[in-house]
Amino acid sequence: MSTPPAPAVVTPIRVPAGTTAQQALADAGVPLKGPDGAVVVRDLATGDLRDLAWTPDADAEIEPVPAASADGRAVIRHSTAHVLAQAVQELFPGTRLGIGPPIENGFYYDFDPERPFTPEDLQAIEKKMEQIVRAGQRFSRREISDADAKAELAHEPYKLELIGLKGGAEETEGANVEVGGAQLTMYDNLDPRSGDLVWTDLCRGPHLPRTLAIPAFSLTRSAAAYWRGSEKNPQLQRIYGTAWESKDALKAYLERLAEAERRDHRRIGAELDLFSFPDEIGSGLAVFHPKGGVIKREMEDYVRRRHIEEGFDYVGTPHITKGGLFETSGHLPYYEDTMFPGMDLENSTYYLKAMNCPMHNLIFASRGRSYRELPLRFFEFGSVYRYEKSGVVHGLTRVRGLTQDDSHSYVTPEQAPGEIRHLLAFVLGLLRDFGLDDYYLELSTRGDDPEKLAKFIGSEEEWEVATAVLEEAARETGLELVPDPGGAAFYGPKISVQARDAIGRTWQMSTIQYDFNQPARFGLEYTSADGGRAQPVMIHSAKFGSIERFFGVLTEHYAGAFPAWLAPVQVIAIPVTDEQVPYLFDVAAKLKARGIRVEVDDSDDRMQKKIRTASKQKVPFVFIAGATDAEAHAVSFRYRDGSQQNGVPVDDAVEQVAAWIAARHNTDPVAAE
RNA sequence: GCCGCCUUAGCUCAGUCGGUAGAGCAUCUCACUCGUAAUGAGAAGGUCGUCGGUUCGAUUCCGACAGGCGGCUCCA
Repeated sequence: MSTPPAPAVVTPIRVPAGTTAQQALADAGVPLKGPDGAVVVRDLATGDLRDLAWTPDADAEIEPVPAASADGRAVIRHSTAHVLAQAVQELFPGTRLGIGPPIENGFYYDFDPERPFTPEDLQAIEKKMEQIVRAGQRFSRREISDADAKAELAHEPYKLELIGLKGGAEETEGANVEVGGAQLTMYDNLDPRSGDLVWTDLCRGPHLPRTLAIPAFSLTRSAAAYWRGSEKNPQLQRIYGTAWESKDALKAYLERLAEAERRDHRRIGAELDLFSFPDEIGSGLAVFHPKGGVIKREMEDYVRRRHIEEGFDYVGTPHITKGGLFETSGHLPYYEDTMFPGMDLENSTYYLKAMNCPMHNLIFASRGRSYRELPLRFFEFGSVYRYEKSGVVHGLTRVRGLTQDDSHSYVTPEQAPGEIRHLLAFVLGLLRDFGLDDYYLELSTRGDDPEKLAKFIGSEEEWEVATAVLEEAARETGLELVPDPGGAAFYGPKISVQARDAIGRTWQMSTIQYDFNQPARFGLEYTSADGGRAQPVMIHSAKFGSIERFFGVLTEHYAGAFPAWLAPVQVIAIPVTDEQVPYLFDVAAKLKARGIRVEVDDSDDRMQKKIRTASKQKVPFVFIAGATDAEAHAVSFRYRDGSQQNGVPVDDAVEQVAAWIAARHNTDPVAAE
């Protein structure tokens, strides 16, 4: 990825009244082509982005916005979205338009066509787009009254709806790019020679001066999407594309996508024999094979040890329960549809549990509690089952059976802020231990959307207190904090850690939730210092989130090349000829004695083939021994990156491996140097 | 759940304009005994996702279901 270069030109640039921004840039020597070239300008008085054709009424100051900047790319993508829409309406007359905003890495446009688009359609559309780009149409801004816009767009029902939403359009993703301001504007595509109107769209802008200024684009896929993001609305056909400031940047992005595909945990899971999803068991229900089992066990062992070090008590609870428990907790009314259905037995209805907290509450309530015991911290690997909709199940990252490393801290209200800080530090440290060091925090709150507000329970004051406590703790970490209004659990707000994997995708991992509701619903109390009874606050937290999802993310983060401490096979021993097999079994015994997972490859394959196999299996260390090594009690020590050390005494090699594993390093030895 | 696409050997994929199928890798056997990413030969392996319909005949056409993929919606 190229980073936006600092503009060499001194800003601000003056634009005299009545002069175009483009003219002012040209006078100042600002380039208008290439990645560094300005695609639009920023009006420094208002901060607004403006077209290059912008002609202020009074003198203005601007700065150029280069193509290879976040804003510049958004303009390129938004302009490409218009070209896409024009192409679609030319090829498929009668297709109605939805919205077409720029998004991260690209853009989309929603359409209501006669029939869904096929991959062949996409090719034809892309070809048509190339023609439009080459034609060099001008993007021309035109202000329009609401009434005129409605008349002009009478045949575009979705656009009419957007005009009706003007001002409140933020709730629909991308809609404000169409009707963001008080003044509606149309963007006309004009023929460069005749100046005739070729196509027009309701749009806030700004846009590139000409279609020719689109440097590189590609359509990626089509899929359905609900109009205005609501399941209740009809589905439109969305076409996704990507556009960049240069052909090289486009190529780099497409290569990144290809790399993502290579790293896909579903692919690697099969290649490395880690896990599978047998049809016979059911969708979203994973089985871990021996090699995946090793990684999972190492993860669990480590996180259990860390919890105990951090003052948690390890507890255990069953997988099913009578439904009354979830009625008490309040979960059942919210989640009955997404739980596996109840089993009626002996006048009770039993459910597979979909969450662990109510059971931990019962452990808390099992005897009288004193303030002296608090914070009281329960932790377990709680397996829960959720009947996720069939369309959302996805590899290990969205499953129907999962195990949470779930914990609940019961604290006095005064202890809550300290406990949350403690949990945050614990969580962040743990992610680092696993080599994940790129993440941000998200604060999910109640928000103010009336439709969503109905689901939350508890008083407004309680929510404010809880949110403030979480927000302060999150800010103290200094990490990026992204607001998520309306995203809270029904019983309280939460902080979640969104980890980025090696290719920039984000996943919700850990969560910390402040809950004042369940203690009340379960009547939890403790005896306070003054002999009175008080209600604890409970803080839910999961560090991995789910072991399955964390496993999937780790697999992609490492592209299957797990750090040595997690690797299913840590050392593979390869003989040069069969003669060395007994010798290598002796070496392997020494490794095993140190708890190292080792295999001797005594198959019929040639040494080269065995090295290749070990490499494809991403085994961290390879010991190779021929006659010379065997005589010298040595091995040739080969690392995962292909580098090697010959004639290493066996004891040294064993020590080296043992030390590396014990240190839980998250990189390979050679890469670390 | 919704829209679209897909399902042929353990894996990756050919193929059959309707007459029950083929390759590479993996597996097994044999030979080779080799110094840092594929030795060679042979064998075995599939009621072409499942069920139903059309047909003399269906892996192929149609339908339903299951599973998967890409999005959307959802994610306690």
